Amino acid sequence: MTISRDTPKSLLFKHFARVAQAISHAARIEILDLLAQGEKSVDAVARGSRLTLKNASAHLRILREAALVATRRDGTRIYYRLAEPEVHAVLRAVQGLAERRLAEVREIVRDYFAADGQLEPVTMEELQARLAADDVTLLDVRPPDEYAQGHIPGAISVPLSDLPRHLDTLPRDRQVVAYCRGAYCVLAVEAAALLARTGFTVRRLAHGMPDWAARGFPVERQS
Amino acid sequence: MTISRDTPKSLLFKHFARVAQAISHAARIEILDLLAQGEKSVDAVARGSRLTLKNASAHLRILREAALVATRRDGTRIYYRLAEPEVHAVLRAVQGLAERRLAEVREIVRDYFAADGQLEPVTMEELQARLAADDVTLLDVRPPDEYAQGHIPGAISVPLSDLPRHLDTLPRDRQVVAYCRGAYCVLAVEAAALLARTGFTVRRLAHGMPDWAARGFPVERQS
DNA sequence: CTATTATTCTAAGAATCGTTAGAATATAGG
DNA sequence: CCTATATTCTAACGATTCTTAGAATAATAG
Repeated sequence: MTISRDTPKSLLFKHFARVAQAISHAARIEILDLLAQGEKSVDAVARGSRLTLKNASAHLRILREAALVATRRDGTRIYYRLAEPEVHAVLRAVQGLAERRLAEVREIVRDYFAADGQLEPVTMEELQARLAADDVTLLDVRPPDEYAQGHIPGAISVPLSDLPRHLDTLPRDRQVVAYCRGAYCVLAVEAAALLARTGFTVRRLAHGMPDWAARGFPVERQS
Repeated sequence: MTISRDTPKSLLFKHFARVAQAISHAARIEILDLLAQGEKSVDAVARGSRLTLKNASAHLRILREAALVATRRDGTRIYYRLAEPEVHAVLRAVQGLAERRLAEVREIVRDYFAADGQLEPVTMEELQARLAADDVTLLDVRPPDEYAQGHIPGAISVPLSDLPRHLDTLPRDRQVVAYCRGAYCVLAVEAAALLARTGFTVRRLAHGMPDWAARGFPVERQS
């Protein structure tokens, strides 16, 4: 992507546009959302975003050329990660803008993330207070590798796919809180629905792990 | 721009992408930068951004469809404005990301906004302290209509084009500070260069008017 | 009602982007 | 060196976006 000769100002704006353009495709937003959970190989990105491997590679290239992601090689695998936490902050800002400004977005969020049969989502502040009081069972329902790369201290890893066979081991006398990747991730929604159906008192965290970290709350990593 | 049938999640991400796409063109970033100064007619946007009228209208339509700008009609003119202040915040976040991540951007900024013959830019905090101490002459070198729509209290309006004939009226025993639209606006840079050449001690504000307002500092409007 | 001004709408060619197939590269393990 | 695996590169086609010309609309002044 060569930038043509121009006034310094418009040259500058073309570079700004290049960054915005990198996040201007649904597939790349989903990839950035995934990478906000931790580094992933190209293959893992492709599986996580339901893109073909070649297509995921092509999108990752665009993100890398805009310097929004960085890579490291380990053997035959190449791991991509966000170039800096601010990348996720920009993403959340765009998502917030879309949710405030676009009625269609609010509608989808209402229908899929605020189904009225469910309890209100828990705020991060409330969760922290209840964790300190040892008042809730906190479930991280993301895939295990994402849990390993950083999770809320005190959370237990129960990937959504494993949840059915963990139902018997969870205490039923405490409220359960489930969280996943972020406000627009369906894992915690589905986990909460399953738990509610089987008699648990369950709520989900309003946001996800990267938001928790971005707010400065403590994060635990598996060695 | 019809959005096709899809999973709720990818539908959501397509809407997010729509917002990012609206800011993914240099011309539209420049337009948003202009509108951050206050509302402008289509004609004024076209002149301010050196786009043809039809092209400016087409870009404004895209911004309106992404709900980033809003309009009001006054007679035969239609005035566009940012839909909410957060639009400018997202823009600055993208610009900040570009400046931190892209060496080309840092290079342009170094060459055109940090020419080493000039004094260090003034921070907003420093400016406020010196305004309180009545220690500087503050020049708003933007066009008069932008000054009228909101300026730093105590600033006098001296559009860059008028600066040569105001040189005699400015006190030479105090430091002058010039500001304009933002960190990437050249008006204050050029004003500072002219003032320095004619013997003034001059610095420019590191950021512009919308940044000042976004930080919560007071803004004065002409009735 | 007509003329004028400001803006939008429609349409079309040029430019750019997205997707994917096939070839190429890079590393690790025998 | 050979093979397998992970990923990238190249090239092509279709889809989308950009720009602009010409026609249409909307409000105002006479």
